[in-house]
Amino acid sequence: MARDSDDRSATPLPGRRVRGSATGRPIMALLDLLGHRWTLRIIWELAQTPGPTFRGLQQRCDGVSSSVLAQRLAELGEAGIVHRTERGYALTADGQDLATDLTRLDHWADRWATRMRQRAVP
Amino acid sequence: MARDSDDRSATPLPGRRVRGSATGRPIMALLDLLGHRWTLRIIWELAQTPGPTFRGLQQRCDGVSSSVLAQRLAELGEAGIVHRTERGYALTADGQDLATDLTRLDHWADRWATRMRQRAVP
DNA sequence: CATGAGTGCTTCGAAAGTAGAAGCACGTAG
DNA sequence: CTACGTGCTTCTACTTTCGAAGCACTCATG
Repeated sequence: MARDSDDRSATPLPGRRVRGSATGRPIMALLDLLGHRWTLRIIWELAQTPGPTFRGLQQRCDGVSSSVLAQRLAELGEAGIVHRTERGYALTADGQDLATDLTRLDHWADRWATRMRQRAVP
Repeated sequence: MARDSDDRSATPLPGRRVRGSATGRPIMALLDLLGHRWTLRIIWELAQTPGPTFRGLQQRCDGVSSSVLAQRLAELGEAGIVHRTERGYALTADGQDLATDLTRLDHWADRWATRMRQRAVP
């Protein structure tokens, strides 16, 4: 669908528009890219289990619709975060670095769950 | 809109459904929450500049629509990540920890931009 | 060759989410 | 009272996502 020359309906990338960002800083492109639904989850699952098939990855992501999954994989591929290997889909070296940063969110989420449990249903 | 008893249209929280997650692990709730549009950006901006007004934050986020901003702030408030102070909106202690993890994404994004520049327009 | 099973991925109508302008209720200042 | 700024809400139009179905392909088996 979207081609390289189309800035309005393409993958958020460092150079590009980023949903109206004035600055155009790389982090804005990244936050926009990661803000698409299922994107974070896909990276997460690929970090946990590399090399799944399309349908296998789809199952891991709680049955995300194939249309969205294909779209996300295209975005992440264009961004150099994911690529297809002979075995299946996998994170690139860059993607693995990114996933490492996301791992920290896992620790935070665990503490988060503990604190939410304390506040809720007393 | 959504009330505490409604599990289907509410903020992704550690205990809750998480868009169909089977496991219900905290990280899944977090990845779902952060996958809502503008959520990552809002946390980022609050980390950079604490205490903005509603409209000030709206401007910082490239004019995100007020309806979505209010919705996100409610979600983040419910999740204990953001709260209102006398000065304005700010991250909670938990939210600041989360933002610290996000800071690492900034570094990654910078390297990302460099590598994308090398690959593109050869 | 045919059949079946697996693959990646596309298409399409419906549902959900988001955009963006307008406006309300409140407070404070002039 | 008027004028401004505040935090939102409401409404409609547009975009994204869902979810089922199906296509084109490969490979193994009969």
